[in-house]
Amino acid sequence: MNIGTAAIESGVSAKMIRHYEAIGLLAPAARRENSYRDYGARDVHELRFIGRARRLGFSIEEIRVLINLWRDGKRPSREVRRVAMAHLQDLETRIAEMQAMAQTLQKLVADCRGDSRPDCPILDDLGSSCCT
Amino acid sequence: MNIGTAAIESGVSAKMIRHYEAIGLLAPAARRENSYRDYGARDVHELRFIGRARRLGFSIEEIRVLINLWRDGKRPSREVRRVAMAHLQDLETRIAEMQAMAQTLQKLVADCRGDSRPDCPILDDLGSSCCT
DNA sequence: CTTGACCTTCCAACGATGGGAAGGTGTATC
DNA sequence: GATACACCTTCCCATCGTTGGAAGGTCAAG
Repeated sequence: MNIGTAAIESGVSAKMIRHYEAIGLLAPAARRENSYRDYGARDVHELRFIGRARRLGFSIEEIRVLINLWRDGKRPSREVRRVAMAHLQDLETRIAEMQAMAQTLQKLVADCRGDSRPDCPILDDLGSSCCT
Repeated sequence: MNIGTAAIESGVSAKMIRHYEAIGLLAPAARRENSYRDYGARDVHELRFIGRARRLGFSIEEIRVLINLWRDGKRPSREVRRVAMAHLQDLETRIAEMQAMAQTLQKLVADCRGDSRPDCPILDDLGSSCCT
């Protein structure tokens, strides 16, 4: 299977497949006589793994850990759980921060008449000399 | 006022102040005979504006728009409101996506015993051949 | 044989920030 | 005055994940 087909099958772009290989996340693909990369079902499965993990917001380094645990059929599930929980915690912190931002913005937008007059609480607040 | 002092006063690092100048977000600062940049209260105020907007998650390009509106005392508040609302919408979309991720992860973590046995629903799910 | 779709490698960019080198300047202390 | 140290200047590089493109090789259909 060529890289393009593998990309379609796995949902990971050809560009990224090469990139993942370059940074050592994937083992170098087998090559044909063309020097074209050659992929099989196993590779596609692994790519799909990476794709799903990326879509869940795992970083490349987190995936590097996960994929090694995945390849090792005997790993204790404790470790996998630890990685997932750490990522979950990260995620929840970031969500809370973004919610705080959104709340502030909502308040500002609600206070702004949004008409043709120049008075605008949004800019007043952004420009306020107050802390942080 | 030197750039370092302006950085402390505004909460924007000296590195970033130079960067904002380089990309044209800020007008080139006045220079002394030293060729040191020289800042006044107005500049600090503007920097504080940028800092607050960054902390609210506005992108540089959004800030470029906002700061022009801010400098223009006669701008209609409608435009400011539009920028803020667009950003708010973005933010809320991203929050929803991250919440979906977190929910999926929570389910996976809850299903995983996290003991020394290799069975792990998290990896099973990541590796599953199912869609997307 | 030509055309177009694919593959290869390499280089650069994004957005926002930080690190650091190499060199000039300001000020305080000995 | 000399020395030390803190600050300033410009410049380049790294991050992280991804995308774009150039320049060139290969394959298959018309």
